[in-house]
Amino acid sequence: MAKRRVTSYDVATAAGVSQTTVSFVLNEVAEARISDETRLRVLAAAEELGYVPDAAAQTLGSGRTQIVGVVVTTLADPFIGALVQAIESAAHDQGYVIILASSNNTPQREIAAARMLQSRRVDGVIVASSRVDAVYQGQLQQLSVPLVLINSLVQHSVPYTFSIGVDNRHGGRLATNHLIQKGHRRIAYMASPADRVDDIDRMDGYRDALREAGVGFDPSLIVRGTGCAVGGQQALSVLLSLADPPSGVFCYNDMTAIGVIAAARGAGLSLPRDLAIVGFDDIVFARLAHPPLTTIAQPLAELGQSAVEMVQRLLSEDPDVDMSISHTAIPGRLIVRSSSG
Amino acid sequence: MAKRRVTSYDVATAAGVSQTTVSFVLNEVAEARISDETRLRVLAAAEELGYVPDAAAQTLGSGRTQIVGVVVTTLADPFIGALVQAIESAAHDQGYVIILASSNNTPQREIAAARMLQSRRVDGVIVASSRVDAVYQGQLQQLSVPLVLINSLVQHSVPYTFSIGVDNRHGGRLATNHLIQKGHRRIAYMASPADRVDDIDRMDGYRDALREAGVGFDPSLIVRGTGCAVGGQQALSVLLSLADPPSGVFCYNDMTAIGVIAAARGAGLSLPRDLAIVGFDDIVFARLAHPPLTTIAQPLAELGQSAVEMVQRLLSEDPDVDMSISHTAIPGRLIVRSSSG
DNA sequence: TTGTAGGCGTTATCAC
DNA sequence: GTGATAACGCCTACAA
Repeated sequence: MAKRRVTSYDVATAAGVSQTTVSFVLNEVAEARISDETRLRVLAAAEELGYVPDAAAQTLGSGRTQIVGVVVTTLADPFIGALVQAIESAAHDQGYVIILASSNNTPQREIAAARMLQSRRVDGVIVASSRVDAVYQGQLQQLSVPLVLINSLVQHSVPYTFSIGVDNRHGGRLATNHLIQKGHRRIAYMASPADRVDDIDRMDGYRDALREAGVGFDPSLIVRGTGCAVGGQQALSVLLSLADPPSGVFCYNDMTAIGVIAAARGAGLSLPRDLAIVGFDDIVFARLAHPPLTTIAQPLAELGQSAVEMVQRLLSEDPDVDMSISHTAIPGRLIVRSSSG
Repeated sequence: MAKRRVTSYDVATAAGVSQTTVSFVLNEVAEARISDETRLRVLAAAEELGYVPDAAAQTLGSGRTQIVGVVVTTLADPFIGALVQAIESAAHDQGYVIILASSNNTPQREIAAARMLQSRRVDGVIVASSRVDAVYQGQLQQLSVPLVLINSLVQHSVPYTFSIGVDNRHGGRLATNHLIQKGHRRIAYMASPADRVDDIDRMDGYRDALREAGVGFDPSLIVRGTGCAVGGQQALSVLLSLADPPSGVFCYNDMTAIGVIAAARGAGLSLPRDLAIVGFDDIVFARLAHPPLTTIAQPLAELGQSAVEMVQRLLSEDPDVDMSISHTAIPGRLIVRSSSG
């Protein structure tokens, strides 16, 4: 067990060169024009000895960790799982490794996470799909490393903080438009628990679509869920008790929509005849719901990739990075399935 | 931006002590009996300066990283997401941080992951729910760090490799027994794609239950899915085309079962009257399926916690660790919902 | 109870 | 083209 690690010195000795040269070769330092012959000798020695560089030592020497911290509420949420998968994939392609921290939305864990990330000297932080209040954002910013928020609120534009997200307003319009084109006029919006920006944007898109179609906006058709299935179930009963209930409902997210589907069935409604339903996210189970759920698919791969790229761009001192562009919105795609008619 | 980091030296200076003392205080080294007065002074200085230790430097000095690598196939799988969440939570409680690597079951990514983990000098590796073939296992073992497999096959018992998993055979029995008690006699088992050990164990449990109930085993009632929904859909058609089709089916996992549910509905079956269905895992959507899916819940929290504890125990040179116990099985729980009658 | 000093394995800056 | 050599920030005998 106690076999000593192979160091770059061992490689140097084996190759008959200095440790410095080994470092140059392995890092492909352009300035040091190492001869092909030496290079090959070093590479062969490294290979033979099974040399693997020590990341901690590299960090201490270079100041870079090649780590990005990813903060989420909980991976138990299937959408977040898919998003993190996309981030991990993009990070890997760029030579980064991800450290995961789940906050469960508790201040205590958030503080621990911020401190941990600081201690680890991560090169950047990506916060995925969380509520990020002013306090927490401040904490994260004190890390003074690039901070990229995905689908989260940026309280105010500040240096080194960027946000990326699906175009919520556009998505809300797509969804609502679809219902309108299916002939619906009484269309409800089932919101998320608190006043999240993404929620507000989706509702704005909903209102845009109504307006463009000349459909009047009825505040009683806005109800609030909890962002998960039970919330949808409860909120549906509110809608059904209305004097003039809606024939279609656009839900903040798929989990909510799936709750609505379950509750609607429980209430004896026939779907989509009695109620057309559209969700948001396109989680795995949207397709498997009964009826399969029409929804707005989030561009996961693009979100992950852009987030990682953003971190890198912020990391480079490159002056042509336009620090004034603080938010990027990527359009989602309408996926029509049978829940909407 | 270029404000120099606060180091333990800065703290030492501010507190009027040596750097060593700072280290002793912050690490609560018992041997060095630091006076309360000094300790408080150091802590105050650290607090005031906002000192956060550099993990890389700590690693270089101590040889410990406090990192465990977690290797999964893909987080896009909701079950794996939930499992990783449990691992992260347990790891956090023990002062560990998680580095995530997804392999997508491609050899290329697996190799990259192994190398990355070695470079990062992780204190341990947890492989979650993956196929781990002999080659890959060998690679992971070369890291010569504690390796714990969750719900994965251990090819052969070797030092520093342990495996933890739900008790698949027991689960298979629970599930099948339940169907038997519901009055079913023609019970099918819908297996996973390849011959995974967990799959085999679940089927063994299925056969145990049949035998105990005096129900004959009919090989034609064993069909193979793909581990995901489409596989269940396809495999169901095989069962339905049988001369004497089953009245109940126990599926390798929930995703498969959900596929079966969808397909059964497509085929015009009334559930659970025409077909009783039981899954395995208890993923989020088991409860939301229509009808809600009876299943075997995996003890996620226990699995995660045990895995982390196992890593720690392997890490400690503690001689009373019984290295001969190479596998731990934790029983799952039968969750009865309406898909089974 | 506290301090001194060497070492951990790199990177990076100069010389040669 | 290649090699010394000084950081990097902490840990840990060993001294005092």
